[in-house]
Amino acid sequence: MTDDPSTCSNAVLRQAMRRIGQLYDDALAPSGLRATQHGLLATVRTMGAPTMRELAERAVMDLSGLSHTLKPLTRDGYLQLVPDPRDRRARRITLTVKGENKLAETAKLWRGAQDRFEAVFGKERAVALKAELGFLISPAFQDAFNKAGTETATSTC
Amino acid sequence: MTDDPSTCSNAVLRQAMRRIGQLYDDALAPSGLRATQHGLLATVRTMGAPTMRELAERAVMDLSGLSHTLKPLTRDGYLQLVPDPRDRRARRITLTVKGENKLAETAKLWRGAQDRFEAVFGKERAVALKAELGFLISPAFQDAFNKAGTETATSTC
DNA sequence: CCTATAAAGATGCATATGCAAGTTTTGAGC
DNA sequence: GCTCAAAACTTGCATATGCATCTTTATAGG
Repeated sequence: MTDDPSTCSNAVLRQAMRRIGQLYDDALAPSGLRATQHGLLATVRTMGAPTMRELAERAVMDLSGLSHTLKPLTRDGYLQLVPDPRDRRARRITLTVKGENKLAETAKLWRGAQDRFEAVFGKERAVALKAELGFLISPAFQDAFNKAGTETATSTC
Repeated sequence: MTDDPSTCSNAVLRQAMRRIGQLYDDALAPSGLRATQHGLLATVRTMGAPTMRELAERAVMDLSGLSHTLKPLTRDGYLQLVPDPRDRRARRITLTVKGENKLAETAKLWRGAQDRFEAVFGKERAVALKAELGFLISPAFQDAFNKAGTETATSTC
């Protein structure tokens, strides 16, 4: 069947995300944080003190989605939102001391999961897979996908 | 940095899922259904009249997660849950006539997105990517990952 | 036939996300 | 300086998911 759901790129991607997400979540469980939360803390540290928009863009997330997702992390004192003096519309996200300590803890657990992933899947293979996914994430792919839609809709050539 | 969040397999997978999910959701928007919902309807049709557990396994989902996710679809009359006479604990999921009609509608929209995906990413490349993701989804990978964890925890050899 | 355990779901609670709207602050143009 | 469109967030609403726990059935042993 040409409409076999098992061939849907989106569905397969979601399934893989659910499975791998669970494996990483299990590994991070002792810390009380989810893999997504550890990822956000780590990204904030890497970026310094990004604004909501900057972090959302880097994490390929919707701005409002990020806003919701950060709630538990600010509530628990790992992150702090500080209005930018130069542009009071923007909020700079910073790691608190508590957040840095928690990140140090989750980073070790994450390392364990990441190492296991690479050991089982293969280091090179993992690099190659991430490269492919990286392309899917790129604005170039998104643009090409949307352009293809326009063309298909306006001509059958 | 060895802990660069941009190298996290789980994070990259999630980002790709968010991006591709949005592209497919946009394509299906005219139908009022999400890509995940179309996927479930299509899988139910493919499987016939699966039980919750069977569908959850096929979709790589948690049973309770599936239970929640089906709510909107049963509420809107696309799916029906019928207790299995032979095992009254189980519930067989079936497409209603309304569900079949809606699936016919979403299938066309999905086809358009799927075609665009393959046109931009490449047919062969898409097949290869799905094969890699298929391995991540397999019980074999999950077992190997968990076993690697046990070994690491019990010996440093 | 009775009982303990397992199997299949359902439900409460919490995080993960996205869209549509509403609020506040900037900045451009008059 | 005033006015309006745009930018950066926040919030309400809805779906997507998973874990723990509880209820209802089946079933294996006695």
